[in-house]
Amino acid sequence: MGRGKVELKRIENPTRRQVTFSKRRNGLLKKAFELSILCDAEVSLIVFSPTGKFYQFASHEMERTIARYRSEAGLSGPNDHSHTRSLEFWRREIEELQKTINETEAKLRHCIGEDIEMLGMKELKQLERQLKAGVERVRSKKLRIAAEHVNWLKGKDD
Amino acid sequence: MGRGKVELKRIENPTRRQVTFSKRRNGLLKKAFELSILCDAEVSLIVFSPTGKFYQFASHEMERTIARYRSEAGLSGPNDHSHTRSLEFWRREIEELQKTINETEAKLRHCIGEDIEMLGMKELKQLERQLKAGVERVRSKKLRIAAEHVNWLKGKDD
DNA sequence: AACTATTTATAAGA
DNA sequence: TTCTTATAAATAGTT
Repeated sequence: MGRGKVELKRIENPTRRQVTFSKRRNGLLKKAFELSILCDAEVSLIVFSPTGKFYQFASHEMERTIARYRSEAGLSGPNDHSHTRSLEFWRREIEELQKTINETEAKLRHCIGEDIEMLGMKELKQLERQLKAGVERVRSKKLRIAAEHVNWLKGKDD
Repeated sequence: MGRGKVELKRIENPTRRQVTFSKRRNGLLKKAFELSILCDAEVSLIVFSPTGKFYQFASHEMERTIARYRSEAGLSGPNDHSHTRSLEFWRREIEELQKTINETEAKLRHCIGEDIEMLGMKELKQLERQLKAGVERVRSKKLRIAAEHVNWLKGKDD
């Protein structure tokens, strides 16, 4: 992405290396941030420059992500086990809830006819039936409200 | 970087979010790798997808980088304070998610005409409009599938 | 630090 | 998921 291609090996010229580090570090931090926002992901990034300077990005508490990493990687690490396990427990709870939300949101979009590409004829028929029933109920509720309004007007005249 | 600009906020459509996650995660891992090679940097990247899948890149031993991070950040490790705060954080997180679920489920029930007692005329009209649009889209999708099926039958006879 | 010519990344669509 | 393609973004080399 620039005036020339760059081969994937350590840049020997220290000045160029430093400049490239600075540019790419910013790019990487930005992309880590974007991924966490756009996709609702948990992202932690730690970078040390060759000269020892330190940069980081963490979408959530860094320690939380590290703990989660350890449990995934099957390491207990220098951590308190019960601590790690209770964090695990809550994390799973949250995943469950998030899953429920995603499923419910998908169904909701189907109701307004979005995201129905993957549905087969059977599901489409069922969906159409439900929606029509929904329209009917909404319509009759509207009529009821209108009727009540009319009655109220009549009463007012008496 | 694509057919359209994309605004920096959570992608609501789960399908699109998943696809974007998959692409950007690869991009991020690649860039982390490149930075570590080109600039001789120490880089650790941990990513969890919203569905809990785990990805990582570490130019050096992950634990080594984590230890270095801790000494930089002035933390010796997880202490009781951060522990308590993270539990607190998660409890709130769960409350938020539960609230979202309740709201979304309520909207979904409205779509099948349930639980609409509390809606006013204005909301009812809007709901009816949405549902009718949804029915229309579902209907046209059904027609498209049927047409494809017919074409397939024709092709079969050739 | 800015500026661009190019290369990359990627959003949308198939 | 994978491929393609039009566009947006990142960035290498330059000033």
